[in-house]
Amino acid sequence: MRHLAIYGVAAGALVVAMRVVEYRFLVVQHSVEIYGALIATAFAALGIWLGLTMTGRKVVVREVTVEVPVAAPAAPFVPDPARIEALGITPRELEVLQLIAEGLSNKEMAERLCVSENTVKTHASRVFDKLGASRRTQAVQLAKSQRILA
Amino acid sequence: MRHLAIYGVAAGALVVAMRVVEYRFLVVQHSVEIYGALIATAFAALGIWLGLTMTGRKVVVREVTVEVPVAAPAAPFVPDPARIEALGITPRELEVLQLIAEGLSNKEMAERLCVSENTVKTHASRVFDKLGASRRTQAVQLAKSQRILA
DNA sequence: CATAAAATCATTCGAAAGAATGACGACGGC
DNA sequence: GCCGTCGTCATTCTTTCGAATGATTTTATG
Repeated sequence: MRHLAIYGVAAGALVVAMRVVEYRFLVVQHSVEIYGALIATAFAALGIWLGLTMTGRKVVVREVTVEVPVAAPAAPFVPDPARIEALGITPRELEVLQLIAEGLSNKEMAERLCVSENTVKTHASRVFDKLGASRRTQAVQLAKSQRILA
Repeated sequence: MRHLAIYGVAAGALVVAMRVVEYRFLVVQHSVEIYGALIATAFAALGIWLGLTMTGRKVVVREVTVEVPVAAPAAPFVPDPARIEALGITPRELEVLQLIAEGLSNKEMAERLCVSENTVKTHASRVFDKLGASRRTQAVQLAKSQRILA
């Protein structure tokens, strides 16, 4: 694992840094709390980073925003919830479908949605099935013609 | 957030623990490295745990907007010849691009255009290049946003 | 709490798509 | 006649998709 290596290096560097600053802190009679707090903070951050990167996950604030229909001159798109529900398309599937329409690859979607590519493929496959599409371009075309996508 | 509370408590407890063991370590003339290493390890673990568990939670900000369907202006599509020419897209390439947007596969396009699949791929590749796309879905999206396709 | 619906992830495989080249004939302009 | 553009086709290789399943885990709900 690359991460372990990085972790090791970081740890080593920190030990060195510790040595360097050790005397200063001790001499200046600084309380060890500050010293420890710094290390604690640094390592906590490192730990968080590690936990996140090792699992490939990210802290996400998912924001589901429904299109706000401003006085748009030429785009009165109203997604048809009835159709969506009629086809049994789940929110996540719809999300994937939208990203497909935006031209993202499975890998890109996986990164943006913070899930594995396999999961994306599953959602994609299901929504294809529900739309009766066998290709993503076809799925987009069908979805748009049915007011499922803008 | 519960995690932050837990984190705070843990941090507090550690500071206390630090105070408790501070003298022992200092008195025994133990090198601060060991001391720091312990804290570092503990906090790294905590950080990892934090990173992992926090990602399990998803903050969903749901913004519900009431749709105000305006009378459809029926936007008439006018392909922009200028842009097409600016990109150097040939008629044949445009044709392929349109069929791609309709969701056809390379094979289907080949049949409809009465050319080989290789030829279709060539046209597709070229138009992708000119559009700066690396996927057909992306090409469609780009083309539509540039008024090249309906 | 039990259950159903969603969401997640994995594995395997074959098909499709895309990149990179090279080539060749038709056509039109200079 | 020569050159540039367009359309055509082929080959090779890598990547991406999509299908088919099965399993596990959340999440919502009765």
